[in-house]
Amino acid sequence: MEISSKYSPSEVEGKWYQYWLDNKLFSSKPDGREPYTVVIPPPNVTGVLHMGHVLNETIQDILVRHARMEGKNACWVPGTDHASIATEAKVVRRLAEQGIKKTDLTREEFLKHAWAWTEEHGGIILKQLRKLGCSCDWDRTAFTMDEPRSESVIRVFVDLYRKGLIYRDVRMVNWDPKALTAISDEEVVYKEEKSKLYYLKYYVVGLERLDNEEALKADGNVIHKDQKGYYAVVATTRPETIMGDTAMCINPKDPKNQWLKGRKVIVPLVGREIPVIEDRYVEIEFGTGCLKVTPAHDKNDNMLGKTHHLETIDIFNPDATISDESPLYVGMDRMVCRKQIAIDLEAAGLMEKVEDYDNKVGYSERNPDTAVEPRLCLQFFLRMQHFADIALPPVLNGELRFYPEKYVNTYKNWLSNIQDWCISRQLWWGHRIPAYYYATEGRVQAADEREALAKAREVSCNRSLKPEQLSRLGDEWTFPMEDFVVAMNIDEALPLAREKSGKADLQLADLRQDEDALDTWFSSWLWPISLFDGIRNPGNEEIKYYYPTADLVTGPDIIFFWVARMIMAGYEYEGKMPFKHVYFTGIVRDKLGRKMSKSLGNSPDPLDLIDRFGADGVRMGMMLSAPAGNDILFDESLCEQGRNFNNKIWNAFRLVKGWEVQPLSNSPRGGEDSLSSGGKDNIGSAALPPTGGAGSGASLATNWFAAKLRLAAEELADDFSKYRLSEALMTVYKLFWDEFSSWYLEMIKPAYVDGKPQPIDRATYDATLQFFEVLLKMLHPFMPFITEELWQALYDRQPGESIMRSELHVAASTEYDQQLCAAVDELKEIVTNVRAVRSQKNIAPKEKLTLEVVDAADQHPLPQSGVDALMKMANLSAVNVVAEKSKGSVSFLIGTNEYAVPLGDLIDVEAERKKLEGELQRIESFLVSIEKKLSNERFVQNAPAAVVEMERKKQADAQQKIASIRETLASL
RNA sequence: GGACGCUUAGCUCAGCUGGUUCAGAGCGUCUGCCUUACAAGCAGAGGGUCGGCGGUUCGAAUCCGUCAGCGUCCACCA
Repeated sequence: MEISSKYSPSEVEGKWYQYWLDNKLFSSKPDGREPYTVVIPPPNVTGVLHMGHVLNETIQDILVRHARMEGKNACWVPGTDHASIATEAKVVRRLAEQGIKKTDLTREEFLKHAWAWTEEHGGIILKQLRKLGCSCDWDRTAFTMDEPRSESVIRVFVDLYRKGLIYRDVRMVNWDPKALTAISDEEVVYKEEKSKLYYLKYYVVGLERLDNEEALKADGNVIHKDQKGYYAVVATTRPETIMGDTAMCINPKDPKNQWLKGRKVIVPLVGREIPVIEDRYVEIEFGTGCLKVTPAHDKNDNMLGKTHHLETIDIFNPDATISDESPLYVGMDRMVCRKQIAIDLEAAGLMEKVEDYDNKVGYSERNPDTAVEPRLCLQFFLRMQHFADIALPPVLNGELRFYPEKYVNTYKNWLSNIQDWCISRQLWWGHRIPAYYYATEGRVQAADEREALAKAREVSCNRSLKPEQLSRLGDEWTFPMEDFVVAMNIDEALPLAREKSGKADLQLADLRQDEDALDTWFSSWLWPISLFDGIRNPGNEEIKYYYPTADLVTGPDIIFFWVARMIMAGYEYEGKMPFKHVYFTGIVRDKLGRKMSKSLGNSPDPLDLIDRFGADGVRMGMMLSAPAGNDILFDESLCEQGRNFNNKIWNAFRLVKGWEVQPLSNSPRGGEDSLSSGGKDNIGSAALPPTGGAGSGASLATNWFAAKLRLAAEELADDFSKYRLSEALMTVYKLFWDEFSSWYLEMIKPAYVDGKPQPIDRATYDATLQFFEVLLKMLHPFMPFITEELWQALYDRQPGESIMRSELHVAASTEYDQQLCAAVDELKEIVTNVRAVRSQKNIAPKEKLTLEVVDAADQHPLPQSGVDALMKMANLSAVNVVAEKSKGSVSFLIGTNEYAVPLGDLIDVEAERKKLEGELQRIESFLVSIEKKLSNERFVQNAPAAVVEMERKKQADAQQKIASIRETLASL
């Protein structure tokens, strides 16, 4: 049967993936084996596969397949994330296309649309993962909003609320005016922006004349005055917020502004009088040292407002248009307003000047065009200090390891300065907050209405409480407000509400559930636990077996969002880390180092790449340049390299399987001895022939390659233990391509006699098949499809058998393996040198040469098996041991051993002399440096004996080489 | 403003506790080859004062200091 010389992935990959599925080879159940668990970082349910996923999922699959072949019970749990904001935004957009506004829908109607969208697009990405070869246990596929996960989230919310770790408060939050929801600090992305700094005039109230003006100026005051009077200058980037100004602030130590102390100023255009307050927060050097204070619209202003008891005027609606709390511009968008107010201020002569200014503006991560608006509102928060306290030590003390380790710093830094987490979102798509509200009456003590109103507003968390809603009973004031209880569901909430309110007649109809949903990450942080139902059924068999998981593979961009919080939840709910190791991947960039993005169009479609190069090729292309934690510059040519490697493996297989095998075995010993006889390819270390022993080239080759495999297996294990997967791949790549294909197979390849290939001896053939099998197993985690295809074809297999369930055991290497490899390395060098001679002298590969081993008397003669291999690889007709090399030969040194290839007339004496003289010079100067070192007494005294010894050996070797070259030169 | 990281061949990167194999790998480049597994291949070759400067040491790509360039994260300068 003719096998194509090109490997065709498309014919192979689908077939084997289906086979793996049909035979349930990915599935895992708790048993007596050691578990190896990985939970997938759940992609957005409606997302599609991009290059970042390819990197991430390939790494996970490599780890999982590797663990599985180590005999562990590997379990990789797949799933998707509901991605609250992102998905809701997509649904809102689609509804808008159909002419439907979200505000026209009820919650239930909207959720219907959202679920329809989820079902339509959901799971596409999981299908795409199959194309990549991911060996997830699909029966376990989960969704952050499925029943078990949802219930877990609610349960945790209730639990944390009862523990006092969740609270509700009016706080300054980051508001996304497009999504109309609060977002967490972590969801704000700051961008450098060119903007303007506006200098506005705030006229001083009732100041017609400053008596001691000259004296004040002499003290350093900077006093502004025009025909309308004295004024302060305030620099701001946001003039549209002046309608919310309730104070102007100076630094008490600022000499420029002493004259303003204790005065009042007038907000331009608005005409409102506001006090000048003093606070050290204000930077003296910035702008004029005068800061306008808008407590409703800036975090720091809010802080100032609190310490100085300022009024708070919220001039924005949720969509960031001007609210009717403002006397001006009502209904205008904030950005339009900024432009307009600048014009109006200018026209009114209230603008001192405008400067260009670079500043940082926070944008919503999910709506990158929308600047975040700081906004005061009522939200739920999680107290983070408690969680930081339990999550920091295990990472600092190395119980839980990060790869690369540098992220420990980042982690520590964040946890050490942790802020409470705003967990509520004004969204419908997500887990609805299980807080149930009922009407009740609030009570405060106050001397007057003003005080009562302020206190009542605070107690009720209702800033729009009106004075007429207060009723007075002496010093006590009552007012209507809502209180709430937190419970798993409304039925459980009712008795709690009755108790808390003291109203025994409260009915279900009197309770109203919170409209808000929880931050998506409030469900993701439970992922490693909730996947095994550890929240609802603590201590169940699965959670006991699979938790903690082994490795988490994710990007460093979500170290705070997700990784840190999973560690917190892990310790809170399981008392244990959620994973033992975190492998942080880099960001996939294009080959110019730019982030891949839709707008740049530099992000290839992974499925298209798979079509062109095969999944194995793409996986390899990705891994070839993906050291942990470094950004990877992705280049399609790497996939090409991957595809080429597939082809190489394919052709090596064609070669081996095409051999005719000698029926009876008159063959080399050793080959068989070097492998265990069982089906398992235990590469044993027993019975290698002594160097110099008899045997054919084949027996040396098989012994050598068996040794090579043992050494490579150790290197591989080391790479894996350090998560150096690209190096692991490179190790196998070179092992297969260079050692196996270019050397081993060439050594054992049967010769042609009379145009016909000779059969290969059985022992060598068997050994070769076993080597091939080991190689396939080593390659399998990286390239699952081709390795399955060839593994199945290598021997007869039982139905349902698979390489992915086979185990890879290679014996430890021995001292002797090292020696053998070193001996073969010398052999290889001889071959390379002879080939180089051919290349330089233009001698055809077909033309036979002879090799002389010079002065072999006191050196180890090559073993016969080595000579056989040598003759074949270098195409020699003879290898002669000589005391003196022939005239007219090209010689070369390997170590201190000299070899020569007689060329007769072909030799170019002049060229040869030149080459040797260069060589001589190089070695002589090397010798000088060694001798200098050795004549340094301090070196000889201080350096370890072994190092000194080595230098002496170098010296001796160099001297010997020099002598040998001189001799050759003389003979020319 | 703070913290961390990086700078080694044309490109992308290894180089662990300073000293054997310390100046490496893959790709690319150059030169031969359509040699009966593979031209998606084979064989051979060239290429770097390890970012600059200073220090520690018998000895530095490796440790320390410093400067320069690049990158990432964090932070409330309006």
